[in-house]
Amino acid sequence: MDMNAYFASVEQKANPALQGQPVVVVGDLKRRSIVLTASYEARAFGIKTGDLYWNAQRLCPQVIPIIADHHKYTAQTEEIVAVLEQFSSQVEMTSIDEGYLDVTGSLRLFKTDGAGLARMIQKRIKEELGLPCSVGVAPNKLLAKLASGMKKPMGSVVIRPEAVKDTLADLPVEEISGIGPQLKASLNQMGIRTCGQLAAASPERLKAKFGIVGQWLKRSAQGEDDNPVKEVGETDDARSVGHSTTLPADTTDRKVIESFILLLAEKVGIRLRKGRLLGRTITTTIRYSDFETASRSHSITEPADDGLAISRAALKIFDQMNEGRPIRLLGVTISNLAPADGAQFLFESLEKGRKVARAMDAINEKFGKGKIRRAKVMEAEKFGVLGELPPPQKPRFS
DNA sequence: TCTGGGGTCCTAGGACCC
DNA sequence: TCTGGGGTCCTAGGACCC
Repeated sequence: MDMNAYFASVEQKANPALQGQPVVVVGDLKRRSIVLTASYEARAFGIKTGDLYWNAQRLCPQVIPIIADHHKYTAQTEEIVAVLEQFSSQVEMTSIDEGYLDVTGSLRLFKTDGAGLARMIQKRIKEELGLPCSVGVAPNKLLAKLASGMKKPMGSVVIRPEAVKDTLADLPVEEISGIGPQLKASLNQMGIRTCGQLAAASPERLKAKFGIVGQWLKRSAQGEDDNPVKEVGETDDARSVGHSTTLPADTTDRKVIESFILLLAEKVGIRLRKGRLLGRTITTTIRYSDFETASRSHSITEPADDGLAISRAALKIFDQMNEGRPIRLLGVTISNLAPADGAQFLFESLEKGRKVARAMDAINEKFGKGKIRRAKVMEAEKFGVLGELPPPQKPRFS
């Protein structure tokens, strides 16, 4: 099940004035903002996910930008999941807007076949929640995902076991989820463009070129996949928590960088504490102005959940990486996560930073998000304002 | 006026332990 | 005294997805 133009659809549902209009959902309205989701009306103008907002506006001057509200979309997804869970005990969401159901055991109960159940699910989500989705029905997850993408919006496509070979024969390899630009390029270089060709390729040749991935490639091209759909409640714990930001302008200014790293680290810390987690491995990511991206990580002995401790580690890594090249993006991620409850600390002094962080959380909880924050973080915010575009509708860069 | 921000998984070598 | 094999953790970085 794959929601259609999800963020835009949710916004159009919430505000009838947006229905039938070219709408784009964007993260914010800074000059380097991109389109997260375009409504189908906006897509008619050639606007697509990933386009710069200013470019979308050029394609369609009357386009309506909406700032993304992730809380709203997360809450909406919970309602969708509640509907899906009425159809199977195996429901596995793989992102905010798509998921798998194993309905093997549901068909008898609902007295229908896969195609019938797909239509039932689609109808319920449309009628009860007012949202369009596409559904793919197939013998496994790989093929179901393929099928769900074949007809949008409100499509429902069935791939029967006996039709798998013909369906895949002329399909470009990159249509398979997991084959991205790099694998596509390597395969094309070998003269392999379609799944049919990949399925027929010699295992030795694939192994020589791709190692262990070669086996997966061939099996996928044959439509084989035995990954089970997870049971309801069988959710994985988060592996990492991170934030990154593209700077308002490329910079080499250590002071600016320091304040942004602290800002990102504080955001990571807030989320860790909210999730009652501690992390031990800090990763700093740098994207240079030429888009080359590098990351370095370091594990600290004492697990951390406060922004100051995280930023200290992140900044140390940054200083080791820094060559003075202009920087476009900074990222701070923490991994090696463990539950905070019952955690033991070796040094009392480190407890102090955590107490300060908790006090800040309490103040922000009581008086509003961001009411208390570090002065250095405010420097980054001040810097950030400079990158803001004039309000939409008005001529750009006037 | 090129190209966001949230993630996951995998590989591979070296350190280290038993 | 020159020597095996298994396993885990750490780190770097690639590739991919929504």
